[in-house]
Amino acid sequence: MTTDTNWRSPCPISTSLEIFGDKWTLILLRDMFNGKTKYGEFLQSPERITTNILATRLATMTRHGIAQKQLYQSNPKRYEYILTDKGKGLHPILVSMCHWGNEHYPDTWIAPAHFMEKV
Amino acid sequence: MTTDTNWRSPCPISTSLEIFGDKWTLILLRDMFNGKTKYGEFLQSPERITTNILATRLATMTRHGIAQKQLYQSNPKRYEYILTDKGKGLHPILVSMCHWGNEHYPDTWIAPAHFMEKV
DNA sequence: AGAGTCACTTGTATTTTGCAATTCACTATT
DNA sequence: AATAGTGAATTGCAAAATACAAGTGACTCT
Repeated sequence: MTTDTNWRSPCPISTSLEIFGDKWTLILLRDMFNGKTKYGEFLQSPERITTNILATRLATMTRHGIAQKQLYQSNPKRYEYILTDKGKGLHPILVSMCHWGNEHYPDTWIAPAHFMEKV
Repeated sequence: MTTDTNWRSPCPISTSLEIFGDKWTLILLRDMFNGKTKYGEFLQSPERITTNILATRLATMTRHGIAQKQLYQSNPKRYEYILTDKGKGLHPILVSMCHWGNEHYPDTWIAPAHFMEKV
């Protein structure tokens, strides 16, 4: 993980946005909270991330220390991406987003309880 | 407010991201929570949003119903942008982001109590 | 050897964001 | 009346991010 220090400002909201303020990072976080860990699994999600974006997002998330690349099979070598504690710390943000989304966009899915209540 | 219905997916997180998942909307939200309402005031923030982006973001936020354009002076006509209830509902997300940012990026500002505790 | 699988990488088009300069509607001053 | 000033944008173009389609590399299995 490289520690950027050229933030737009020292505001924690602004700094946070520089880490995960794009269209995909929080979607991948959601998938990881739901147990997905592998490249191929992330590709299956309904938002249909493309392969190049997925690769760069996973690399950036790893660099920022919110996910970690880990060997889970050695023949052939295969890696999975798992949440770090720093990444898990983003859970309350996802939960708040679910609440807000469900409240203002009634056709959105209700997330399963195990997701909303995860520590 | 036009109601888009072509979301990437019915996931509330994904839908939320399509409303405020960019580099500026939540920054403007923060400023509004801190009492800023006018074009010129938003331009003063340390992240230095540019005039064209500011204009389009304010228009989009208005279209999505998270802010409202309101006449506050008639000669000459001047408008201010104020949060709607829907916009105010995003406050918990900003608070969570502050907590996470402060925890993982120690040089970030601690937000004033009136911000963190706002209903 | 050949086909298959998983995890990418590459090339190019499209979209979004950023930067600088300019415009518009109006007021205040000369 | 002409000029300058102010707040709120709009316009034109460059740069960066994202999207789409195809291809590659490392390995396994038949």
